[in-house]
Amino acid sequence: MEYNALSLEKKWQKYWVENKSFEPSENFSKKKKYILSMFPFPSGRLHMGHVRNYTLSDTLARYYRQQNFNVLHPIGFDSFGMPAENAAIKNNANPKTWTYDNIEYMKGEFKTLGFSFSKERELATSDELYTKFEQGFIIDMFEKGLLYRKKGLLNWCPHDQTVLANEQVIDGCCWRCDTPIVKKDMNQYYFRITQYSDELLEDLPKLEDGWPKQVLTMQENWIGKSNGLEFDLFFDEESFAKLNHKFKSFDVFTTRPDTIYGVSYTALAPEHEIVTYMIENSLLNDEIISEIKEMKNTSSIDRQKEKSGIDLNINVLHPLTGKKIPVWIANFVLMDYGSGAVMAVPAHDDRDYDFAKKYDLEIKTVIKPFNGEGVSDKAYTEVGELFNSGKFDGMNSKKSQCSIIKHFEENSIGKKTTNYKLKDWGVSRQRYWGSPIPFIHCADCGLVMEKKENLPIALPENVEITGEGNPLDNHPTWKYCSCPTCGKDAIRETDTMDTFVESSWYFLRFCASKENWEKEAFSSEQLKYWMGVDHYIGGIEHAILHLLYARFFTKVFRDLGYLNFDEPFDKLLTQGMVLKDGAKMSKSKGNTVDPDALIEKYGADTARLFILFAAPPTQELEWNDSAVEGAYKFIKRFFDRSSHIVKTDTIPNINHSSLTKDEKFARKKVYEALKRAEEVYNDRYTFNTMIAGVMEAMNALNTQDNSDVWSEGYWILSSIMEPVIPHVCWQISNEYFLLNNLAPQKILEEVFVEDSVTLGVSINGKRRCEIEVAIDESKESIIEFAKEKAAKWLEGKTVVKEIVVPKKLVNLVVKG
RNA sequence: GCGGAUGUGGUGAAAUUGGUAUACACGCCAGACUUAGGAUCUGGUGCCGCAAGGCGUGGAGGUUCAAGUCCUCUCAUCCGCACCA
Repeated sequence: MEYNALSLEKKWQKYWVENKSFEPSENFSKKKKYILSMFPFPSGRLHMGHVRNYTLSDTLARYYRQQNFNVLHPIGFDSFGMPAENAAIKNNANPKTWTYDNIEYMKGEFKTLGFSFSKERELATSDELYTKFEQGFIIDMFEKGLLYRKKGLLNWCPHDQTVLANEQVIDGCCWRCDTPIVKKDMNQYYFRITQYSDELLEDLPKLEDGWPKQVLTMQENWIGKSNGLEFDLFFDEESFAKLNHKFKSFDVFTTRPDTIYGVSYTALAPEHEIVTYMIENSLLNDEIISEIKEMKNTSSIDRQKEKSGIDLNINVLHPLTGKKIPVWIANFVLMDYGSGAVMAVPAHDDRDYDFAKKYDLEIKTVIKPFNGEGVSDKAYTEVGELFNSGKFDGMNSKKSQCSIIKHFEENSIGKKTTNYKLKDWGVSRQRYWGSPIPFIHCADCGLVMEKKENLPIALPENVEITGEGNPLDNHPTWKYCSCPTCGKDAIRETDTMDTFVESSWYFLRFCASKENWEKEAFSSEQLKYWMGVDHYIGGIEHAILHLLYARFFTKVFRDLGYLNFDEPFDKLLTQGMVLKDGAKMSKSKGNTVDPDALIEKYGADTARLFILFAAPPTQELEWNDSAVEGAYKFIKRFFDRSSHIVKTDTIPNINHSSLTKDEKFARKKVYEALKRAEEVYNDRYTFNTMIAGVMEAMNALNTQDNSDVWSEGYWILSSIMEPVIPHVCWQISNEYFLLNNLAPQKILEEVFVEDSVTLGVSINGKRRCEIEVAIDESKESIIEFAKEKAAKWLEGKTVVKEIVVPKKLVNLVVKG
């Protein structure tokens, strides 16, 4: 029979749907695995990154089904978000129609790829049912004080009268009308994630076994906990007067109190309230004001590349020496971190040094290396000995930090403080296609929550989206309502939520079975059984935000009493990007590969095999059309050679000692492949090496013609490969083994027994020749044999050392 | 700028614990079969060299009997940076 991928794949896909092969069981006494891929945004078509992601999770899900686990492998769509609105602006599409059409199309793609997702638990986060539960959680969080309003700076396009996302700001201008954007201070909602800073940090070690180290490090750095000293810098009389006696001092934070005597200037963020006051009260000239404005409108990344500053011509007094210190504005000082003001020590901080050099400010050295002189052409940031530091002279700089903090505390001029880089999470968006924030503004009662029984607050369908203003705010009727408390006319909140909110709890929703889908978000019993997610698979680009937010929600839900664990994802696999011609696949570069066309040409099994074979999951994957062809040829060979199998419903029983050398070798290769497969499926996930092992075994099988060895080989190899290339394996299995081999396989150790082994022989570490010795050969005779074989390289030299590494090599160290 | 990664043949990559560098595949070369081949099968293939031999894991040092693997420095490329998801 010819290998016909398409008809064979259709046949099995139909079988799986009809038999509901992939629905999880509600029998909670079974051992379980929860295998989850990060769900996609329904952009219209799957791209190769998706195919890679879902192939990985599908492979694991199918493996665990073979191992008799109750497997939950769900899928959904992260279906709120800007692109739906952009499509509306561009093509006048209805965001909802656009989104759900895309979802339908992508579901079809999932099916043709043979992904074993649970059909019954599919969801889209824009479903009103999802919104309903989410809004309920938001209300819970507000009641707990975890959601609050405060002013925040947003990108504002004055022409379109709308808020812009960072990606909609191109070179400081609006993406649609090219108007220069301004920063606008607006009321926004924030989640108090900082209340969980310590726990989010301290629980990271719990994830060490299951998460990549780099992700843990990135999260740790993002939370950015640092201990240090906080103190006030007081203005001198003249400056105090200049500021109309409005500000006596400002607060600074430093992680380097040991450098306190080296402070030679201080710097404020351009957004600092003192700067704002000076601008508003004409204490600065127009030129300087426009410079500050420009600084504020530059992105925080650009700001840190090229340092710039402005002298404010005011001074503060050094807290210990009383010396006058000039106050500057510096672009690299960020308002969100610490107090938005820093003490600058150019001699011992790289950024302060660059800044001081640029503006010719004093550089005062207070730490020198323990032995010798310090350098003067850059900042000395290492530990050293204090000098020029009053009574702290001679101390180890690291150890002096406590003493200096103590000194500040004893004199009530400062205190020990812990700071975090982590900021509260701004969640409001002035957009239409998102989950409405379920609050109401009442003239009498203020900010009021909607009643839970009125949820969901759904979006209006007839809406005009032009890219100008906020569509919900502009809608003629939607926002008008009555106050849930007093019943008077009131206005709905027109901000919607950040889509990171939906993706922070979708993995919990998947635990709910369809029966009580309408009634509750999930039950504690369901969560208890299915959570945590055993394998969470997704792109490395989510290493920080999504994963941190999901961890935060889990902890909040725990504190709200919905669940009783601390962390949602036991194991995390971060996949690399899919590249073509060395660059990330993107429409603008024209280097995309369409999964549909690929499947039509070669079938889903080929796509899946290539993706797993071309690179280990965590690495970038370089697309290569001819290697895809190679994957197809392998499957075809795999299918064609299955004709060597003799039909059987049990694995053949083979007398190993009676076999020929080639037959023994073939069996050894087959069982090596099985051994490797177990390692790969259970802890290494390097499917590329597993597949290579199967290919080696196939090559070895092909050098012999014992039909029992062939049958046993296929029994095992098609079982190993079923999670990767399921369609062709089900076909073979069904035809020859009555599907009996898709179950756990046992390793037969007897096939690995060897009576001799080949050792490499090295002279001074350089490999020269090899020897074959009996497996139990003594060290002495191995050395003797090696010397004999390597005599050519030993002539006229003395062997001074002999090293034998069992089963690997002999190294002879010679002199002369 | 800060934070995180990656770098091995012509290409994708392997080497799990410091122990025979380049498994497996793609590509290329040769052969077989064929009216034909963008099919299939068999064999070869790190680089330089006629050879002996030498050189080889981004680059420069170091530790070691032994380094792709450990250490120091350096170069290049990529990802994230809070309103893209």
